[in-house]
Amino acid sequence: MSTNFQQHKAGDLHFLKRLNRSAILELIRRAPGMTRADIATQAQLTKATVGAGVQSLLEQGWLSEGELQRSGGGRPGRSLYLNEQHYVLLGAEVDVHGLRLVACTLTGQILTSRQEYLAPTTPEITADLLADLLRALRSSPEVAGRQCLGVGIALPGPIDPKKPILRLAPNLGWRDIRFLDLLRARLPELDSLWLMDNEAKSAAFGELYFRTDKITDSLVYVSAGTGIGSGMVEGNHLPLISRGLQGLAGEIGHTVLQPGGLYCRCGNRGCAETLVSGWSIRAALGIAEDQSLSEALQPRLGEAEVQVTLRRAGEALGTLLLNLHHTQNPSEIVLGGSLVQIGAPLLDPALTYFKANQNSLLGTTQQVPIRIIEDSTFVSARGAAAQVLARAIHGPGELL
Amino acid sequence: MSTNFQQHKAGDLHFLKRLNRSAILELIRRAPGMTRADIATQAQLTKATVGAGVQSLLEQGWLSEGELQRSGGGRPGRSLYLNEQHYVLLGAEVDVHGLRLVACTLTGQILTSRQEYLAPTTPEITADLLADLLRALRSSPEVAGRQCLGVGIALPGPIDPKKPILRLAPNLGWRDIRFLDLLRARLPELDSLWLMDNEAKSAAFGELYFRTDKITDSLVYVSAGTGIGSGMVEGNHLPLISRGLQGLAGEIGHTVLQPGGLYCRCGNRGCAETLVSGWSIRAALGIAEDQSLSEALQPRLGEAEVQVTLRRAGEALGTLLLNLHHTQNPSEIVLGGSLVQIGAPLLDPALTYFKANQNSLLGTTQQVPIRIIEDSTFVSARGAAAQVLARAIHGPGELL
DNA sequence: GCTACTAAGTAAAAAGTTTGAACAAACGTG
DNA sequence: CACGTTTGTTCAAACTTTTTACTTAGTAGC
Repeated sequence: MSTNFQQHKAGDLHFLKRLNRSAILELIRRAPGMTRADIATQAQLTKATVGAGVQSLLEQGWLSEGELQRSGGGRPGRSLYLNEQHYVLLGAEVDVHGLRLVACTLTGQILTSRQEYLAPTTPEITADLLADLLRALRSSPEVAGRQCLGVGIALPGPIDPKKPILRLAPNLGWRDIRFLDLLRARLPELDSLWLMDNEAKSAAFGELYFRTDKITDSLVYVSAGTGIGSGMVEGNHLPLISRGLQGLAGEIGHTVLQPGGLYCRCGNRGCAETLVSGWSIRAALGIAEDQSLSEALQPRLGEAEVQVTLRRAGEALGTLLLNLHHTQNPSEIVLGGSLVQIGAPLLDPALTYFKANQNSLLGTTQQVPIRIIEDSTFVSARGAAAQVLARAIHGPGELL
Repeated sequence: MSTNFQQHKAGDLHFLKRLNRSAILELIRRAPGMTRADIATQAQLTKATVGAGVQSLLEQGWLSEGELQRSGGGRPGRSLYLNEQHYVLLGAEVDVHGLRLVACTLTGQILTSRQEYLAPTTPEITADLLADLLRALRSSPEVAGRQCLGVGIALPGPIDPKKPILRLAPNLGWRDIRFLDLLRARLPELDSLWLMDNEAKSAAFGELYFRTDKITDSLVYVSAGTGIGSGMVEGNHLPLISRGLQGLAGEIGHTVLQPGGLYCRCGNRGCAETLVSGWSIRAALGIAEDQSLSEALQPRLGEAEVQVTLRRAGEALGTLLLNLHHTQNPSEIVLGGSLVQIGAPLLDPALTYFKANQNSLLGTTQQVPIRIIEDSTFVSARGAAAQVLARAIHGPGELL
């Protein structure tokens, strides 16, 4: 479900044409401002083929021409950019705190966003509200004139990799929900691409895909909130999301860090979430669910009990990061989620532990960067929009 | 390095032809006995294209025609198989115990194998011996008449994903070795494909690739010997090996299971290897390195100390498997390596723990199969041969 | 200001691949 | 033994990329 397409085993002539168009688009997407000649060199195509491809992409509103480039001798080439005016991508996230929506351009620029607080309720009521918000977003002034490529939804739980079913969302109290079907039924007028995915996987995909500087081979996004999830994206040309058999790939909150430790919500003992997660910190420090965790902690940071709890949670988080390093070894780790707002008391022990231990095996000095996203409000929703774009470019269908 | 090719961004006409040839080959490889008509249906190609492709593959010795198939009405189709007579794949593994070599056919049938004991020594001496053995294997009666597609080498340590450098092999005492260059220099007459990879990754690849029944999307091979390594292979059409930035993906022996626990060989504390690994069991029970671990344990299985150590090691192994389940969630886990020979005292606790805990999160009854390979002597060498085949079929080059 | 030079992009013929439709081959059935 | 059915092949047609030549647009030198 979503961004890992079965590569067409074989291809006809039309497939080849489409492949070349998408290669051109992908090159421009990742290095904006390329000229036709640059593309011909990098994609190993002839000038003629590139010229024809660019022409059709210009006509379809995918590309736009920019200024003339470096004039060092011969005729200067004309810069090419993604057309930021013609299309729009819609993304949304549902979680315990409510709904978040974004509309963005082909480069991931957010045109407009919405946020609506909603206590966990039934899938149907949630879908009703989300459908209304999507409709409103679609007709907002920033979006209205554009062609909509599709809608991506990010959800807080594992999703079946074969069928669009949300297997479980413990924070919402949902199980085996075909949320995409509920939503599509309420929005028949939007007959473009539809997809849904796990929020950490969407976020990971978006962070890798909507990036033009420091392009990396792989990336893990760690979503630290009420629970701890992660998403791994690998592969340079077309990033693939690791899903696994049941969509459980990335459920690092339920890896065991303390055999025989405390009981977890899942029933096992010693899961990482028993040490570091929104719910376990709340439980340890007696903080109710209806108040913000970081706000409740702020005045209490001087208390010894709070300090110890956060330091231990931070060390557990560091251990989790180190284990990811030795299991997946991503080129970059991105840390987001509401727990990040707790700040240094939690993050310092985590980063210190990770940095101190990451190079013991190889003895190198190469550092795997950990990027911390202070405000990850719209990261998953934007990532879901990124998945829509990826499917439009590389997936099956008559687009492009 | 090895089997993850940068998908040609764009393609010319020749590329398309090659893609279709490789799709035909891949279909027959995975479902031997298909007819041209079956292929045309499944690959979405026309009969004419398939006919031409099959013809050229027959002439090049990739395929052979078999018997006539089901005669239910019309003209029966002719079965197609991989040609088991024309080509040969060579694979070898270097580890603490010595060298292992296999020569196999396109379906992974082992034509002949060699095993040579060798105490860890310098890379040069090892390469000298391995070159001699490869030469001998090449001219053995089972192999001599065949065309060699290439040689794959499996090594016990992380390998740089960009360059063919063995970063570290603690058991051999090697660091930053260009072993493939050493070997190629000694075998200039073998100018076919050359590749090297980590032994667990090679094994994982081979177990998934050389399989025609129960084809799965993904597979993790856990290699439990002196240390603990793993390899993850994912992707149905062309299985991809997870490597990571520094080739550390799969180094599960150095994930932390016991924060603040014993010191590991790597310098960190509480690594899985401190609980379950050849070296830690030897250390705990005072078994010298020059005797076989399983043989030394056999007469001592009644001792309480031995029972406790093995049970604890088994539980740690079970935890490791469960953490893999929640991190990568492979369709199948395959367990090999010399520790498997210890048998039930180690494996029963591991499997019991895994089975008891694997379904707590989703609450399903679906079981992720764990296959135990009793004799994994040639699994990595055969996997390296499988990687040669995959590169010949899908990789760049004029083959096919 | 003119010419020479360089590189980018385009137009039309040429080459190569898949396709489509017709055809030949092989088997079972009545 | 004729008929229906399915497999596999043949050859002209369609389509895409390539090749080649040419136009375009700027810089540099005199």
